[in-house]
Amino acid sequence: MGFVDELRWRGMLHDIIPGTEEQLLKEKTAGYIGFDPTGDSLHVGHLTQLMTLIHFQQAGHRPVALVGGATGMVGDPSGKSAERNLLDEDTLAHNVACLKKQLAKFLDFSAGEHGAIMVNNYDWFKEFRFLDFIRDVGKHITVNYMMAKDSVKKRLEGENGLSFTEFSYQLIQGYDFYYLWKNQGCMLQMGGSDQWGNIVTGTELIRRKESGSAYGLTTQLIKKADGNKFGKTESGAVWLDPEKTSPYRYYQFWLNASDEDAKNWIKIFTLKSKGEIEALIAEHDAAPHLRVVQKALAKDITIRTHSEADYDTAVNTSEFLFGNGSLDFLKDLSHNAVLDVFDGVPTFRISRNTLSTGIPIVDLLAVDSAVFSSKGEARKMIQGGGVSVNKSKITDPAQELHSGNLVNDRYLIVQRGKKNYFLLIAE
RNA sequence: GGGGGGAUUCCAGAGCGGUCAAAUGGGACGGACUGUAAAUCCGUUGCUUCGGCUUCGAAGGUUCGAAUCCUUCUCCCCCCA
Repeated sequence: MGFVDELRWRGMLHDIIPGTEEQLLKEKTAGYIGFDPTGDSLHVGHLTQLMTLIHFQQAGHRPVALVGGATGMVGDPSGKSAERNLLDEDTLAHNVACLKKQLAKFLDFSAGEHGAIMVNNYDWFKEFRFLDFIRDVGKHITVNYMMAKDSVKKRLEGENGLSFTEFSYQLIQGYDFYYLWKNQGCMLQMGGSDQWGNIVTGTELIRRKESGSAYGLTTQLIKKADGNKFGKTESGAVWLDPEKTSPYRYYQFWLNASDEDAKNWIKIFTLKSKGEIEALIAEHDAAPHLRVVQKALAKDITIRTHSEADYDTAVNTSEFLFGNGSLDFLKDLSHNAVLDVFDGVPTFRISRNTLSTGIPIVDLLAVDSAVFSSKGEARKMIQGGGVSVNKSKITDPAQELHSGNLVNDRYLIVQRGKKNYFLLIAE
């Protein structure tokens, strides 16, 4: 199956420049996707692009990951209603380095002629003089053309205006495409559906400057069935960096996908074949409560993003936290292993002395720790049956806790509701 | 420059001298049900030593009593020029 067909059945393809598919079927081609260094980590929203590159490589083509050290300095107006703040150069350089490291995890750089390549557009822009740029690049594209772009039009009609800097953005990205086309034989640019305008500017530049042909395609924006934005949880974006989103949280994010989303996402975010996926969906529909699709999805992505070991820990932690995992499980663990299980769980240190004499649970949770922001809230929550300590429900707000309640003579495991865990460590 | 309207608890938005810690809706959080889901239903949503205490843009004032009336200030919005 060709690359484009692959994207098509997975529901990833949004738009494609005519001739692109023919070119890809005709010969092994190099194609690139740009990543904006606006942050120091990729998040799950970037995953579609990563998967696109992986499929591209699997189809025998050469994937090029471009990190936008230069474009990041300018700011892409696409999909933005207001002018962005510029990042300073140091932050940018740091972000570029971080992204490079993450990208490297997903692509195979040693696969010979279809081995992945990583480039940074700052490398060819840093020496590019302004006068040269407006003569060699700007001359080929009319302002009329640039203004017709959706991203620009919206901003011209809107309240906030558009700086010359962001207006120029499409030329910068367009030149990237030209540069890679010229120097790396890169004939294809891919990206999210918001990148259509920028991609087309690139092909236009290549045509006008050198009468060359270049191709492009965009992928679907990932949506959730309930209309919410993909990739956001209560606690913010879901990052690929384990320091920012622990593997356990990451695993949970995918596991918690709704049935409908999981069935779509497993096509997009895993490399499983059509047959495998159909079998999983059939199995899921026969016994929906087992959530085989979610589990397969979460497993595949967690291993790809982190590691097999991280996946195992995430599953063990999940079983303990959500299953009927008893506290005995903790007895055999070292202190560090316990901390590992509760990785990402808010932790508070409490003094042994306060426990030795006994302390009202409300004080412990609202004063000595910040499980609750006030005693009233703690009391109400207990009355509502929403607080457990060491897996057993607290029914009396006046109850006192003392040293004897410590697990392993060291921990108190507090739950606010079913899902929110807190670890109190006595010291 | 002239004229008008407004600022209320996370948000929207009632209240227009006592019965107001402040209706209602949304959100959030909990409970039940479940599949760690969706839907649904129920509860909580200023602090509290449960006596009270501090809130209605800010500061003063009137009053036994103010979110509600008056004065000044700050900030928002609309209309005309």
